[in-house]
Amino acid sequence: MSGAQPIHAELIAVIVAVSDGAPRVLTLSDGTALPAGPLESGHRSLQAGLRNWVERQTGHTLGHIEQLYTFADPDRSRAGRSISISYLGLTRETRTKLGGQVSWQDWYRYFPWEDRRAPAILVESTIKPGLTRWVDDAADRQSRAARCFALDGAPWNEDLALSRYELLYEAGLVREAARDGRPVHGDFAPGIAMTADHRRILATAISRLRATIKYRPVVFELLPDQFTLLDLQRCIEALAGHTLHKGNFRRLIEGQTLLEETGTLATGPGRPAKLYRFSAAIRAERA
Amino acid sequence: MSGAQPIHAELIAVIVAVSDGAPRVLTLSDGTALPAGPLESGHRSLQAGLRNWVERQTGHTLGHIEQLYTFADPDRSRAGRSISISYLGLTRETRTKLGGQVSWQDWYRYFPWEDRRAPAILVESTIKPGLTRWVDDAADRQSRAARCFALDGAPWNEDLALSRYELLYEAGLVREAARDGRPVHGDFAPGIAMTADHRRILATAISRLRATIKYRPVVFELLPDQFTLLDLQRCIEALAGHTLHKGNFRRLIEGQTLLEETGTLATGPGRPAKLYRFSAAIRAERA
DNA sequence: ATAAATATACTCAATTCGAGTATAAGGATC
DNA sequence: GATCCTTATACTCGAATTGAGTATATTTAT
Repeated sequence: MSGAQPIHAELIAVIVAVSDGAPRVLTLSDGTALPAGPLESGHRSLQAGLRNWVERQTGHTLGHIEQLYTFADPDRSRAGRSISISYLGLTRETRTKLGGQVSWQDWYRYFPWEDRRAPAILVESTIKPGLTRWVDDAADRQSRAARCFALDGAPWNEDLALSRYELLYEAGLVREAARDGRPVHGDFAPGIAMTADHRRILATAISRLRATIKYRPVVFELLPDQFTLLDLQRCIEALAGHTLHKGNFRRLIEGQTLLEETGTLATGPGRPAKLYRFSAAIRAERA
Repeated sequence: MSGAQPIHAELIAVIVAVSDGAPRVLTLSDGTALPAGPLESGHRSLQAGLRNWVERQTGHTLGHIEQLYTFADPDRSRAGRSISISYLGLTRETRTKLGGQVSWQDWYRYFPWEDRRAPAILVESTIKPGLTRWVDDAADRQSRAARCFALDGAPWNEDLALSRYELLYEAGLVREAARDGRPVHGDFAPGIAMTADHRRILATAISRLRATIKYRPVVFELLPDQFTLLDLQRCIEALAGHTLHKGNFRRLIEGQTLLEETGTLATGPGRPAKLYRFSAAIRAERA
């Protein structure tokens, strides 16, 4: 066994905003890569290094960020091994310094099957046939496929975004599987591929975010200072990928101390809605 | 700004078992350190490296492990920077190759305030006074302290184990804070210190595990092949740090497809209980 | 035989949840 | 100005879940 090994650390960022009812992710290279760069000796911490790279590459300044996952590539190249550390950041979309190959992309372009706000026909029509062929190859695959994609009457669980991507990868139904030399079982599922494992990291972010919004008020970072209850609902629906019952959503929110009224009203079509902001206690907790 | 930096990766393991109604963690150095070692070029992956170190240092072979958190030390020493990647593993306690300084330790020795299965007097008597002094120094500390330690009638949330440790560290109420040169605000809270930030990593593991058992059947790895419903309940209570209502617990478990009866009965004082095992579907999912 | 300990089975009210209906208040159209 | 469309806000109601309690059964120990 050889001794301790000098390695190289790569920082990768999933920066999410919600606008026009779509969750968007900040990308490079025309939507095929996430902001990323190596940890440098000038970086005071992993977080600081990540902020620095995102700012250098996209001009975007980050607020609160959260660690996602760390993985190492297999030690194949003698050039030295690399470790990737990924982070999730929530923000509001800005137009600053975009252009070039920097852009905000609707995350459902990469994972069309994850959006079930409209009736979901995609799984039945496109994914199920490929999975069925793959399932036939081994016994224990059946229940996994059913659980991930709600195949045999099982309920859809939005938190399983990562498991679904991993399953499609294993089943050879996404382009990255073919690129990595794995066997293919049919037509690829719709959805755009990304470089390296960036699409897998994005799936990790979606899973994490969907699990988090259920018990922590993180949407706070995604909304403007003032917003209506429907704005808040649409924002959560965009992330979760399914619609909510309006009355029940209001009851849930109003039963908490999350929001306070601003006293002003929003304009637009229909009856004007009260504007809210997040309560002082919630805002303090993030800082 | 200097370029990419060669670094050194350290793998740290929190290995948990439950025996005699206590959650135990596998330690080195008479309970003051967790198993750990550098990633080496012979290691095929981070997981493989971790398994290798735990086996070398403690003789223990691991089952399923899960990543906890990655952090970098500030880049102070010119000797090179180090990144620590921590993992959580669940297992059953074995006596193999213990001795030396390897031992299983009740995790509540490090976090006495986390055990609320018996009436919790510790917070009121010991922690609250120190926190009160610390809170007086700044305004926003009040609500944080109250939320973490259920001070002003707020409910106790067992998932906040990490937040509680971090708060005590900030407030200078654990020994590690004094060791690191931070200001102290009163007597230290009870609980044993560990080397470096190992106690913080252990707190991370507790938080993660407590959050996970609520929606995933992970206890599976902690119990023997056959067990009674009370065994299962006691195991979960040990991890969660509070007791459960027996009837409601039974109802919850029996309403799922988690377990199947073995047909045999346990012996002991009192009426013999049915023995159960985890259902085949659950076991398959872990493999 | 009796006590102590544990297992198992119900009961019951409070709360939460999912889904629906009804009414209010604005702008746009004719 | 009447009508329609759109959105906001407020209730209602039954089903399901939850928290807490009581009652009975079956064993070992004394």
